[in-house]
Amino acid sequence: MTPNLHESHSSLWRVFLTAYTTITEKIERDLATADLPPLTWYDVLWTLEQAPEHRLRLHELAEKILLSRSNLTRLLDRLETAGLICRERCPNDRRGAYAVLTEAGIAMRQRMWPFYAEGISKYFTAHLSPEEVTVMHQALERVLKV
Amino acid sequence: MTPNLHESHSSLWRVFLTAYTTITEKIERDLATADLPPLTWYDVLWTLEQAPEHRLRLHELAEKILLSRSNLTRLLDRLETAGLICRERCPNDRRGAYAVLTEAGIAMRQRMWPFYAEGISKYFTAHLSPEEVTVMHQALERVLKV
DNA sequence: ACGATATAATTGAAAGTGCAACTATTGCAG
DNA sequence: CTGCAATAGTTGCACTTTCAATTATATCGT
Repeated sequence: MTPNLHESHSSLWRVFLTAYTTITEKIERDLATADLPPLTWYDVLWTLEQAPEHRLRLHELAEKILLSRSNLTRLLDRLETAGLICRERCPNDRRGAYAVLTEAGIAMRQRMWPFYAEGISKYFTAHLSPEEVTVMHQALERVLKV
Repeated sequence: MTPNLHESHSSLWRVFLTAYTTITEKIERDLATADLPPLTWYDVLWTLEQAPEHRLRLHELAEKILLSRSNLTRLLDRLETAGLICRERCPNDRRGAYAVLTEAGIAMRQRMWPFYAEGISKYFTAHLSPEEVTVMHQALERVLKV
């Protein structure tokens, strides 16, 4: 019945899941307390800020932030009504659109970052040794390469 | 503007997030393809199976699987209509109720496990060395101790 | 150039989630 | 014991997410 998954592996998976849940929950709580938007919004803002000219085609954005298309559509609706991004029609491909970061979007990301960074540190990385940080980073990158 | 969060830390956080999302997404997809319930259901079934007599008070269960009360209420509704658990009134405390695993619940967990285990291995632990498993486990446990 | 197929993004309906309010019961202070 | 706060669980409501279907446009094979 039990496939050959070593106990140490399922046990690692369990703490991995729990760590993710508790850490993000705490960070979300901190953001909400400061009357700031949730992590998903940060993700969009940050991703756009990285992109050349602060703009990305919607499907590129969807892929980068690991979100389904329809999900992204409505997430961007919310961000757009909040004035943090705007949509621009794509000149070459008339099916498509760009999501473009606004000034307010940049400002919001900057406003969120201190809280986010504080959370990452307080709830996660502050408890790790430099070696652990290196090992985990390497390991998880390798996992993602597949 | 940027608090003193080292680049290596935010970068670790980023891969951590991405790893979580992609891995769970893939596992969910595999389960859905096999016409099996989602991971949250597995979590409840597994947690109950660990518990003495396969039963837990709802608030204990909620705490163990890191879910809000209201969320749990409705998750259990679904599991109950599927016949995988049932509720029993608590004799001592008339406010309370137990969630109790049924035979069908046990069977379902066993049916899900091979797919789940396969996913954990294929998408996660198979790419890790034994040392990495140990280091990550230790590190994440420490993170959760707080 | 034509039609079949693929891709981009949106939409409607359904399911899931979170917050705050609510009911019922228990336990504790005085 | 009485009343007030705390706890257990559910419910209503608003919001978010997902799935499948839809619209519009582009691309490929012949």
